[in-house]
Amino acid sequence: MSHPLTASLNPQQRAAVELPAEHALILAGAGSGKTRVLTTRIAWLLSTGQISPAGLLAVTFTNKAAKEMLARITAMMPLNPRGLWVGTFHGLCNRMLRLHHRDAGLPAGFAILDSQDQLAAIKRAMKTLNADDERYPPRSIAQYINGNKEAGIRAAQAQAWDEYSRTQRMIYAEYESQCRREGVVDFAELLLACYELLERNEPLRTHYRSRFKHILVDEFQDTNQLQYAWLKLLTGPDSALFAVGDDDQSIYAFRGARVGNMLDFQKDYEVKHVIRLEQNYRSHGNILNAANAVIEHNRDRLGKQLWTDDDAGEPIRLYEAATDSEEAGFLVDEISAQQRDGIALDEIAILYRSNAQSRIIEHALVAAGLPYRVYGGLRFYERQEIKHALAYLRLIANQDDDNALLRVINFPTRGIGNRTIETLTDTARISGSSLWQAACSAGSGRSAAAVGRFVLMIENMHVQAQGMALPDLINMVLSVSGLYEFYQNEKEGEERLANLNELVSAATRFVTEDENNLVAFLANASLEGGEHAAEAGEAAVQLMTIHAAKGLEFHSVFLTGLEEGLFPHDNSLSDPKGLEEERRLMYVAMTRARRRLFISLSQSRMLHGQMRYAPASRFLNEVPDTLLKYLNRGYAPNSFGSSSTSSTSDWYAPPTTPRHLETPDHGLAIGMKVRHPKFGLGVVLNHEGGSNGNIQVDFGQLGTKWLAVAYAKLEAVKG
DNA sequence: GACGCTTTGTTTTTT
DNA sequence: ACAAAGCGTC
Repeated sequence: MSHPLTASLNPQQRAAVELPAEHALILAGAGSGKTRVLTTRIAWLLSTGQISPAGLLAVTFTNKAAKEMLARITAMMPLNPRGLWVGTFHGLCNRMLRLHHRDAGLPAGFAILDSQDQLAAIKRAMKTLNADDERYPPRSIAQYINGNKEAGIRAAQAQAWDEYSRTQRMIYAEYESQCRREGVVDFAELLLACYELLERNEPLRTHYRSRFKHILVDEFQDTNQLQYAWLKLLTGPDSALFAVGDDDQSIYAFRGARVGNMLDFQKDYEVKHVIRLEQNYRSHGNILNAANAVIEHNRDRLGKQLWTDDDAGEPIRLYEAATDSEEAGFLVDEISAQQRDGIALDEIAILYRSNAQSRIIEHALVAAGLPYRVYGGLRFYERQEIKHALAYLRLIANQDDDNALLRVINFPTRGIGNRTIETLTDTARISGSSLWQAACSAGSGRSAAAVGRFVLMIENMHVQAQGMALPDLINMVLSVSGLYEFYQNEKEGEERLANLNELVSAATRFVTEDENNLVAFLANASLEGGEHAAEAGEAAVQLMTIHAAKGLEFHSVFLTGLEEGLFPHDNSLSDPKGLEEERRLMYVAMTRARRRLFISLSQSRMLHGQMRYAPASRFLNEVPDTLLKYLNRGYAPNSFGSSSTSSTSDWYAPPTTPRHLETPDHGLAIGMKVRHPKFGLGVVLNHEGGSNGNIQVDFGQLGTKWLAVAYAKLEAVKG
């Protein structure tokens, strides 16, 4: 007899949901109902009375996933979501550290540094030490610090063998004490501080270990070393750790994710229950077979083979363009055709390997009047004007936050220049105090008067803020600081003003949903980046990197830029593990498509201001030819795969305009013989853009070249 | 202290 | 190509 919650699940899914309270690893392939299993398990545990809501801890990687999980659980049963320990690693650690800030040795209102803030803080620490920022680029120092923290290593324990590593360690130590002095923590610190709190404080650890009877982890393949260690610390002798993941979708190794945690977990806990979810409910057979064929080229796998009951569906369509703009043109034509077929635009996604590729696609979409939305890029809380506003708010909450003070002490400008700031920094350094304290005791003089006015302004804000509602407080800060005025007078300031008003709205929402608490609002801003501020609105084509597409699905997916050097990316090839990660990325990209998958590539591409020519991606060779339909022949013969025998059925008509077949205004048509002053005789293979555009010529022994028609001085040759 | 010019570095990114 | 950040001048 099956429980009503699990009645509609397949046998593997049901088995996973109804597992006894023991450690389990669920290997859940793409589109196999992973989130459903996780949330149903939670609902099942609660509804069968096996645990109370307080005994549950569920952790995910992103805020979006956490929200989705909460929404699904509360849809299945009435619960107060606030009492639940469901959230991201960072969110839960933040919560625990705030509850026990005294034990953790942190001030009650500790601020959270985002990556930008962290970099600025590192630069300051390096200045204090007079460290050479050319030999020690702040970015690499950030990597060093975060890498160490993720391995649980403090500056005092860091190994150093030579002068270089000793300096790195020294900077790390300085940064550590600077953060402690200012009462701020970075992202990695949230996890490490929480880990250390539990490790050091035995009563607290025992409390949580016996409290959380069931710990469930989503996207386990994305956890790093420290996150796994944190989970181990929280899992008591009577607790069950339920981990869901897919090693084939591990695409974040480059930032510390450790797929090896899945194997370690099996070993460390002698996991008896390993369940594979291999039935895919998302994609048509051809898409799935193609994705399987690609991922099989990876050696480092736990092993899993997705299958579907669905029919084969359409073949995967392949388009090879001569230029990136032609590729964009293909996307526009094809998407327009699908729109005419009645496919909703937000069910169509254009995916790319790197953000730089979006620009030219956006151009084409704008020109065609197709609405689109780009994901990624600059987030709401990362915008300059928002960071400025938040810095004032942080100063109200904690005057010792030097990062915040430096950001706004002279913005808008109020006569406090670098010289004055250096004096303040020196004073602070000598007395071991914060910049704020140094500013309060600034002597006399013209610049000191300006500093005095700044101190007075912040103190005023601080006094006024007491008992004020958050949105009013923010409005007050924006006026008193002069930020409103500054952006009103700025020529292109309208959007920034709108964003500042959006910040007030965000605070209004926050107050109704959560609480009227400045510190909580600031923590939320650091942790959430402000994705929710992204406007919904009309249906639009979805543009994003493949990384951003993980976890999503679309009716039609356009996978672009399948060229060597771009995808797989050059920088990943030096390391054999890098190529496998790129291949997993390819796997993730393909499995986003439910019904239609298009793959495109271009022979040439504008990159860093230079035209780059690249052969087709090796991944294309890994897709069985039988699953492919070539929309056009590659211009360069055998540029990839074995030459295809594409089907001649006419169920599909390529919608592209035959622009490369028309005789252009310069009179050099494809197939014509031409003479170049330097390269000699050649044959025109392709061209784009007419007289002001480019032309591709095969010069035989000298190779095939793209030339600017206007400068190449090509001469047509008879015969 | 503010402004404009040169230099530089551009995979992926959540928290 | 392009943006941000650093540098030198007024």
